[in-house]
Amino acid sequence: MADNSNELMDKLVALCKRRGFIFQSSEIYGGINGFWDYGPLGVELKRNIKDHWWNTVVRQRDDMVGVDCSIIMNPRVWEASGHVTNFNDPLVDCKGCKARYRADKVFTVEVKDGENMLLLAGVDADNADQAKAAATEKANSKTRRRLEEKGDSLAWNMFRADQAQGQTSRCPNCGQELTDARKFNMMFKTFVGAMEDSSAVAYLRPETAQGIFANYKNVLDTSRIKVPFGIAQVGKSFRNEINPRNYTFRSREFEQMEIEFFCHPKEADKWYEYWRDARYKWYVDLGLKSSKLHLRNHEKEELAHYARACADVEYEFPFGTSELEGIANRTDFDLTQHQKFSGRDMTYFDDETKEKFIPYVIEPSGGCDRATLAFLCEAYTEDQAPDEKGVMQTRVVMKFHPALAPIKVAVFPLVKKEGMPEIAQKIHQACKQANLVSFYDEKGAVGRRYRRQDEAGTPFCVTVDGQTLADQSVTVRERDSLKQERIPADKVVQYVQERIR
RNA sequence: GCGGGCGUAGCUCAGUGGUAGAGCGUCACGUUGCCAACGUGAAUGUCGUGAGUUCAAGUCUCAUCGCCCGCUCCA
Repeated sequence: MADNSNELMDKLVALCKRRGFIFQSSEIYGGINGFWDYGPLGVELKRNIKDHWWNTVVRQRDDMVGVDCSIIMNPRVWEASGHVTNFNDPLVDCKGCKARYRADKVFTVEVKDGENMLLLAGVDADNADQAKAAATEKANSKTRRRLEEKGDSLAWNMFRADQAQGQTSRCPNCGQELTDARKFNMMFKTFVGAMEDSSAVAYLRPETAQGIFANYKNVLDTSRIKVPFGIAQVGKSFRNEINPRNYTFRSREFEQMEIEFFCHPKEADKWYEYWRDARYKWYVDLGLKSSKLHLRNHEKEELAHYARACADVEYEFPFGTSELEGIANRTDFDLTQHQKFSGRDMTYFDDETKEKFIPYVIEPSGGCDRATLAFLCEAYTEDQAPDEKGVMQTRVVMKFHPALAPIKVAVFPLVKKEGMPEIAQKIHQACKQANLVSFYDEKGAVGRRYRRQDEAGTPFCVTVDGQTLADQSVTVRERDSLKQERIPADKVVQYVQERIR
């Protein structure tokens, strides 16, 4: 990674702290790894992102409804979803080179010719056949020739690191010994009820999706909605990530924006493509316009066993390209699992076609904190602007889409006298009454006040000046172009409202 | 969990075993006439924490906590 990328991230992190976007959680106690707080500007930014998402995918549509489910659910939910079994991946470490592997992806291959150890190697592989091929590939040419000549008459012993049963696993990288497989629990565990009783074990949800699946029948029975339709949810989820990293990108407590869209199996491909493209466009429309945004279709080998298709919306962060949102065709896997585990009927009956089926599910699942971070990275800009003497100075400006900007408008008296503060206050209060986040500032030189708003990403600054006293007009200064225009003071609210959509 | 780096003011960082510093920011007062103006003044520090060595530790040693980077997992 280039140094200037790290530099950009450092500058952004410093700005987020300095201006009150993001603080480290429990900072006064030294912080806690993987948890973050949003400050006064950050909470507005994140809320705007969530609101815009909710408006787009729920309120502006006829085929979508929302839910807000509890974070702690019946633990059986996580058995049905596969989280209890699948996400307790055992891991192994190399005692020599310190590499870490998923134990079910590492095979140790021993080949004996009588008493002679012909080959002893660790390999990355999904199954025994792959392991055999990989080990053969790895052997030197002389050994390989013997393997080919003698073939199955040799004694092959292959075992997965999580099924070693006392045998010593070998590192695929350096060949040295691996530790025994150790379990890592991805879910946060807790106890329901005041007594810490093992029968009361519960988990903080690792995704919001299961609350939607668990309520699929409730929503169908109460909202008069028909397939195809979707349920949306925004909420916190929790994962014991092995290693939180990259600022807020990989956190242990994070917020998701998830949709489960239920449709006829025959229409699943169509809806998958629809949502994939719609979700990508949402990010573009909100300002991730640059070449840093990508839509990447997963290769077949990448797909989870239940997914028929999957695509990621990815963003080129300074620390690397990473996923903001995944859109997957999850087939009828989840509803079928819940039907099996709960014993409840999850089929849908179509009155028109008289057909009964378990709907397929298209899941656009976005990381809200990740989106927030991407919008922050995209917004951070340094440009050149003239100072009072006309000398060009570096200006730091957060070029948020106006709809996302934490502060929509700042109102200043040019100077703190001649009745200008009073007029400016009136305009400020009018903006607040219209639910526009407005900031009033009368201190210091107006140039400094403009620049301060640039760092907060405020799209418009309104200034009351001498002319206002004569004709009730004010100047509006636009953040990115620095251009000013005069408008009537009583049109400020309307002016801003029209430009922040 | 392992390896490497780091921890001094709100931010960015100097600091040679001997009085705790700078720039920026913040606040107050004055000034102000549209892009980080100027003047005067002020506040802000358990030097991450705890031990140890020393006459004396921000500085040396050990431990510990936290952060950053790499490996593994993931939205």
